[in-house]
Amino acid sequence: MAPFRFELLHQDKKSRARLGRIHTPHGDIQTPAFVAVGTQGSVKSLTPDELKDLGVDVFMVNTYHMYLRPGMDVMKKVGGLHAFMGWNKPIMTDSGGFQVFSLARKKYLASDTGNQSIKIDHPLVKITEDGVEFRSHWDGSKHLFTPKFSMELQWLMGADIHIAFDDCTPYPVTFPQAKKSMERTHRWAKESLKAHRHLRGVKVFTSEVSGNHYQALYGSIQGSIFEKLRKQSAKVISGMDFDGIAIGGVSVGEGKKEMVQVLDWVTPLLPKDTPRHVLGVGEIDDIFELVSRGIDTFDCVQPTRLARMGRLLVGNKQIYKSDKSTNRKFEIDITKKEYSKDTKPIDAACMCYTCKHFSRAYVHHLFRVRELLVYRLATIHNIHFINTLMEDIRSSIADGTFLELTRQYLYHKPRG
RNA sequence: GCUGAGGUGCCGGAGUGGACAAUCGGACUUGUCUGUAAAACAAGCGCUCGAAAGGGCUACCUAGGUUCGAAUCCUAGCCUCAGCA
Repeated sequence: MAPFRFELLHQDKKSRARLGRIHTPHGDIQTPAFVAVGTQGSVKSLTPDELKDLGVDVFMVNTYHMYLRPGMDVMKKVGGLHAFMGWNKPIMTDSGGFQVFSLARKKYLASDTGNQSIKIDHPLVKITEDGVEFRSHWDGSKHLFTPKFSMELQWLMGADIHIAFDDCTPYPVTFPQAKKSMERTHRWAKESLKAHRHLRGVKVFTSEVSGNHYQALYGSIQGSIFEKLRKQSAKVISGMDFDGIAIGGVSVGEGKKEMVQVLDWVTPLLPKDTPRHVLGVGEIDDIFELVSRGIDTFDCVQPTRLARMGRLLVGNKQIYKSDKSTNRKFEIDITKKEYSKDTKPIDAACMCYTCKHFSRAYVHHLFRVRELLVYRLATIHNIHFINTLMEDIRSSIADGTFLELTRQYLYHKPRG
């Protein structure tokens, strides 16, 4: 199979935006690309065929979640994620590092039996220098994740792109805390790399799992909102032998200005021939910020999660002034009463399945009565919307009109 | 017609002499969501004054009554449901 390779196709002259292609053993990823999120082995509500039709080249699965359920015995038996999910295109796996952050402050544990909640007194996560002790959100059992262990799990799942186990620094933090977290991430990066190489060398798992394809590893940059730390982290991670670079610890509560600032510090220090991923960012306006700073891929739950909450993406100029439902520029809240008799499609310019066949009134109705179909229709729309935007962005980079597209999108005044 | 049960906020349904503007659901309204414990979560939900703490008013079918005090007890009326005719 083809090895992992990043091909830089075109560098925008007016910005740092770049057009590229990531070659993986399971096919190419056209960049800049939105990476859908399929935490538990599915992009919620959609089939692999639907994802392909929507132009999804790659999506991200979470190691922590897959480790707890279905567990690695199943993974070994079925031969890895590609076979398990029926998806023969590229896959990314997240290391579980984010759960250090996201589970840390949660108080309640969903019980096995359904909708009851069990209150637990102990935190779900405990960080040590060696790794992270998780308590399963399913049954409270303890599990220790180390960089090495995360690498082994990811190797078993056989994704095309792995992420090094990192410590996603919370926000706000003090400088010393952020420094400590960053240093831990660097140490773990080294251990991740070492473990990953070892696994590649011995091919213990690849022989019985998903073939002998090359599995790439991205290192993760931390450093919170501190210039010194971010730059240091960028240099350290870039200096290691990773296949790609991920920027983590952003959009954790710091505000968009700070996030953009971080990217401005970091991206100029990154090697040009290496793909760059931003972990967990992807609101419409963010996308332009990322792309213009030379980010190649980014994953975000926002489009899929919002879809299930009734927030549908829409071109700025199509938002009614009367839609007071949200301050967000590119969303409408289809559950609002004002859409109950609206016979127009969600977005007049959208060519997705949902918009071609159904009115806002129908989608509104399905949300009100909680029909399962609506989660699919909404997710289809949002992913289509964002992937169409990514296509537009890629072609604008190709013909040198990226900045015009940005302006058109971000600064077009809403129709009154 | 007889017998029995009952009428509580938009709906369902607790409460059965003071701690009741009334438990709890649902609906509804608003808000939140960026490497997904998320088809989730949070707040509000009689009217009104207040930034808030808190206050005022009107309320548990209707009309009387008992009581310091009634959604809760008594009387009458109206209505609903179940069984029997």
